[in-house]
Amino acid sequence: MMHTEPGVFGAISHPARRRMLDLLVDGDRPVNEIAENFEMSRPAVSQHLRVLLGAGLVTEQRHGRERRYRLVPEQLEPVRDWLAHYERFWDDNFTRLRRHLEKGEER
Amino acid sequence: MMHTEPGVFGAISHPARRRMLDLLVDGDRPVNEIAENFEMSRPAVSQHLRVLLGAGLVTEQRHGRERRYRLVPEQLEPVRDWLAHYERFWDDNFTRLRRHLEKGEER
DNA sequence: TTGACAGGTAAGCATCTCCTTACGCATTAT
DNA sequence: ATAATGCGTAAGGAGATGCTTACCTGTCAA
Repeated sequence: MMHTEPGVFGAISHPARRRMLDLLVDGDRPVNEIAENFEMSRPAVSQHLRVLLGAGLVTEQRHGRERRYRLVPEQLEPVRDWLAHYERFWDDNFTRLRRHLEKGEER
Repeated sequence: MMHTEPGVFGAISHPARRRMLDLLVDGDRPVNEIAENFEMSRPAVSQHLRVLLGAGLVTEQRHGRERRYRLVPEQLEPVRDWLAHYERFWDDNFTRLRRHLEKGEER
């Protein structure tokens, strides 16, 4: 009877759901277009989308008989915040930035 | 029979496991010291630690009859890399700076 | 109106997850 | 040697997950 909202970490724990979010980075998409990218049945895709909806990671807009799903990237912030706790183990952002830009200049 | 390696995303999907990693940020710890911080039984803690081990997020060192667990923060990189995909949506200072500098480089 | 299309919901199932208690095996202390 | 400590493994159960097929509703097209 836990009925706990799985939350963002649970939502992104499934590779299919991460790929769905990745697809939506490039723009809103109707379910069928999302489903084309997966082997599983369309209802299974719908169910994954419901999990993403529940975590607030996507919203849906109805357009006629389509439902377009839209990414809500701000909802990934808990992940980002948690990860930030570990950033000091990498190098910090500005070190990475400098390296990135230097690599760019080498070309 | 799937026996699929759950991977890092699965490992961090449980709040208790995230808290265990958080504890290990401050240094290696034996199991009992970790377990003090949780309501669940010690075997349950052991099982969570095994998941973290399986994901490569911790290692264990035997010291006498203790086993100290050590964080392996580099293993969080898949999460970081995946998240980086979404960085352009946050538009914090760092992102704006990077974009500014990259634009400057185009010349 | 009839049908095709988009897509959600229901039910059922196999499997995984997470917890518990019971127990085993080293290692250290007495 | 015996007991206590540290911690893992085994077994089992409740519930969650992830999939499937079957079905339903709402919209557009002929």
